[in-house]
Amino acid sequence: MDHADELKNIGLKATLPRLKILDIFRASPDRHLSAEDIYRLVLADNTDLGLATVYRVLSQFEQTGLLKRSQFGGSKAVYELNDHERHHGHLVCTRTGDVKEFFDAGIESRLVAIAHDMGYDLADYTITLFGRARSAEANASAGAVPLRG
Amino acid sequence: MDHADELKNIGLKATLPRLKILDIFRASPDRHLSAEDIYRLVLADNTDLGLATVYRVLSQFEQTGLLKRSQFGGSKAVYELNDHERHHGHLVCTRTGDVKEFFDAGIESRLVAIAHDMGYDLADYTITLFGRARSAEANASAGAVPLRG
DNA sequence: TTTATTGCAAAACCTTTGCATGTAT
DNA sequence: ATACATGCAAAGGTTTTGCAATAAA
Repeated sequence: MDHADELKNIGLKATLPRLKILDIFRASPDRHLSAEDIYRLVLADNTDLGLATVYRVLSQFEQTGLLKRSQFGGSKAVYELNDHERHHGHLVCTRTGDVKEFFDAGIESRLVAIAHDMGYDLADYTITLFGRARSAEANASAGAVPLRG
Repeated sequence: MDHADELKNIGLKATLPRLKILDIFRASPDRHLSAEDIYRLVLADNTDLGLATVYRVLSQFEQTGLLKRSQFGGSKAVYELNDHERHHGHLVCTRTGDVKEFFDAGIESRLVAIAHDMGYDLADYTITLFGRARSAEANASAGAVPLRG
């Protein structure tokens, strides 16, 4: 199944802007992109499109579960591909703004329990960590799974 | 020490807008208030002030550690008194928008460890849970501490 | 051909800022 | 008296929307 069929399967016409934006996400080394990021990347790729279209496509992709939207402290939202892997937290570098991802099963089950104990059914959650990178980029894991480098 | 002295101690003149906004936070049943919320509450209290002043005061109060700022998915920021209690997570009701707070020591230490393992020193973090309230507002705790109601 | 999608420009929304006026110390 | 704070209105940044033109099905 190619990208065009993928879009049709979620009920969207396979238009150039949509295909291009999907490509951008699949090709980008940075998983977390803002509307402005995408707008610039598409233009740089010699494809002309309007910023309004970017916003509309991102919104549609989010509603169909293709993308996930987050906001990391700043004013602009960022989107990432929803690969249907485990729900993960984000670690944002306070110096560079770099975003890394992690998953911890213990935390997730604890959050479910906490919500339950407070009378709620957990529907979704976000965890955002802010930290300064230490000089040596130690990466020995003590159980948490850094999903990506 | 009264509110006026409290403001002077953090290096701010004890002006009417600042005293009023501090009062609003101390008196509000809802701990989490947006700039617009405060603007309306102050006006309703027969005190005239500009919205720009509300934003400026909130910003100053945040910088001096009197308030903490959060953003729960939506577009507008909310502020809460920083009582210097434990750093807490938020549970947002997806129906009503109500916000409850909780603290869990295990999660906090786990997050410190995760950041450390990924090469970072944890500086700050946010946890936001979204959930639907169950009919019976069960509140039996299994270890987590709902800080308030 | 029919319906969805795009682009542009305008508007909406939240927040910040310039500047003249007013106020706490 | 002096430095800081305020109000207003204007501008800023991000996101949404109306509408005529366009492209996918």
